[in-house]
Amino acid sequence: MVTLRTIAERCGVDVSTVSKVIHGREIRVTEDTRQRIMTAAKELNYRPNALARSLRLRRSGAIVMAMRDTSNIVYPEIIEGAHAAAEKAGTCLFLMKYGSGETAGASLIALVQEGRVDGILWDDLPYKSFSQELLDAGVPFVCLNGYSDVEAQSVTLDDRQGFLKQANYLADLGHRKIGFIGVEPQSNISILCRETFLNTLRERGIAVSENHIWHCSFEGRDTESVARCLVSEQRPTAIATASILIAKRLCHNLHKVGVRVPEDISLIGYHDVPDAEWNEPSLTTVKMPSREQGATAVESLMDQIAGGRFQARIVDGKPEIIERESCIRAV
Amino acid sequence: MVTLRTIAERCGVDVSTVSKVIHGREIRVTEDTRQRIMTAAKELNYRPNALARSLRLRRSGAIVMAMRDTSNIVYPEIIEGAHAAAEKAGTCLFLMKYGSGETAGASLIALVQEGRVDGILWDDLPYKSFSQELLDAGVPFVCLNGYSDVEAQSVTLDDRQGFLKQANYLADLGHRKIGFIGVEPQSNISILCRETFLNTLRERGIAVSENHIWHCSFEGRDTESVARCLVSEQRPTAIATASILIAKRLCHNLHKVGVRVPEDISLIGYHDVPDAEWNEPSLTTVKMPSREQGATAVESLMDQIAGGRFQARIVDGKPEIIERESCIRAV
DNA sequence: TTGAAAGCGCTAACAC
DNA sequence: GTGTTAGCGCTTTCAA
Repeated sequence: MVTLRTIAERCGVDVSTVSKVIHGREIRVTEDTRQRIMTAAKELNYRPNALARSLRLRRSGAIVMAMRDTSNIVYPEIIEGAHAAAEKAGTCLFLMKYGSGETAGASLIALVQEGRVDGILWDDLPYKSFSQELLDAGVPFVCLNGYSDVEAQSVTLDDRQGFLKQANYLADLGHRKIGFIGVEPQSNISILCRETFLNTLRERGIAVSENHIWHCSFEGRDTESVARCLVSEQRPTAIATASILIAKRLCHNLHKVGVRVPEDISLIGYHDVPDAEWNEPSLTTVKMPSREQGATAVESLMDQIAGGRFQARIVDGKPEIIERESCIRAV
Repeated sequence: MVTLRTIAERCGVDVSTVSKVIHGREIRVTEDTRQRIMTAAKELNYRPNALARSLRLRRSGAIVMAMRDTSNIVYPEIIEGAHAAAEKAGTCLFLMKYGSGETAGASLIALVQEGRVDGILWDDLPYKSFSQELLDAGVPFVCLNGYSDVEAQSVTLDDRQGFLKQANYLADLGHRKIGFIGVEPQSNISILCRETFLNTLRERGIAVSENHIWHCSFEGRDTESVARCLVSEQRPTAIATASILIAKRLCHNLHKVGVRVPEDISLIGYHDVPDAEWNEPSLTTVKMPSREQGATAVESLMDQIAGGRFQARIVDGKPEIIERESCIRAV
């Protein structure tokens, strides 16, 4: 293993000098020694030991993004943005899967307390009030879902804007009988989204019947029963969903019960996936700036690690309607 | 921050004693001091500093699974298996996204050289001969794709068995005109899979026409042209694909050109995704033991880190045909 | 049974 | 400009 010492001996200087040359900010050395040290380092293929460095610096130079469900369709984009931002910040971005239950939260916190990483990025709650626990432990973190039950340290998408656009889009297409499928009815985010959607329509003079509001899992389970409700001729002419996966599975289940999309009913999703384009019919949806979210979250976390005060942020970048085949003008 | 020292002072003993009690294997301390130390540790909520520990032990207690494409559909299962195995082994499993190009490989290697992790799990090659470079650098690693161009240190699925089953399944259903869609035609894995498939059929007296062999990306791009070829009445009665995504998109594209699945043509995929069940029609496929692969890979990597010699392994666990709607008996 | 001492590889005052 | 020194928190002989 080649250490600072190896280089120092080879160049006949002290380790501290080598350290200064290699990592120091102020370079108070003769150009000559500098050169010799740098060449030696290169020749020996020197790799600073991150452990020793971190131990001394009391900073690991790494952060972690923790995920409960690694197959979550919005993660790849968030990760892409986060990865780019981490690279720019010169920090190492680890990803991690965590289980459920209290131990999951504890082991995440331990990661920081043990010094392995400097901060945590996370989305889904391992359990209620995890935010509070992180706060108490003094662990730098950013939540990617700002609607938890605790005072949020979050970098979130502008979902308000997203559902506003979604509602207006349907209204603009002339729909007047509109349905909505949200996710977990109790969660704050779900409530916000649903209310935004409904209020936007209300302001345009469109009332949504209580019978036309449903809730499914983000992944679109439980859409069969909704599909069954929609067989009736009393059905809405369009349905907005809080996730593209709901739209996708509902589409499938509607097909099964003989309701055609978009001829009989229009469908619009939320978030975008490559898949949506190949669906039959392809799915109209609201694309959210997830990549920016990932990048902003990392920047925010780095700020916090550097000692800055955290400020909840809504990601710049506008939601965008991706028009495909599943949504047509009301007849 | 609470360290060994904090506990030592509180208990009026030396740090080395505390260290021994908390981590040491041989417990050569009076039950009394042991108790006192453990209680103090618990009360103070002591967390050993992994950095210091690793520095001293020359082992980080962490491994990394590196992925090029975080949206790869087979990863979640592999990760699940790997995660469970890592937990069991008491090591920390990090995931990581890497870019393309030479720097990607170098930064992975650096991760180990810097001491952040003890070994690497990876699948897709950052670039050719990366395996060789890892070998040269003395970095413990396991490749999840044993068909790279270099002497493989791999834990692979039994793809031979998988494609054999796939071929036999179609033959058993009475199909005699069969097509095949592989992935990158040049890669060793692709060649092996294709050859296994074709040989299996040949042994049963079924020849596959050269015109009925195609290649697409794993994600199923470029299936339009295949679909166009299949409009002709000369088409095979069944097609096997080397990925479920190919099957899925081909299915979609066939629909577009008016070829019905499975009435006009049967389709079978490779690997399984939740999605496959909701496809229209749902997709028959070969499910591979990816979870076991992840677990085995981690175990193998841990062996290697502990100094064991590496031995290429094929994952136990049998491929399984998941029968759904896209494949029917030949008429 | 317990403690003293050395050192893992690195950094940062401070002295020369 | 460069070296000396003193740790970061931990483990592990070795001595008491």
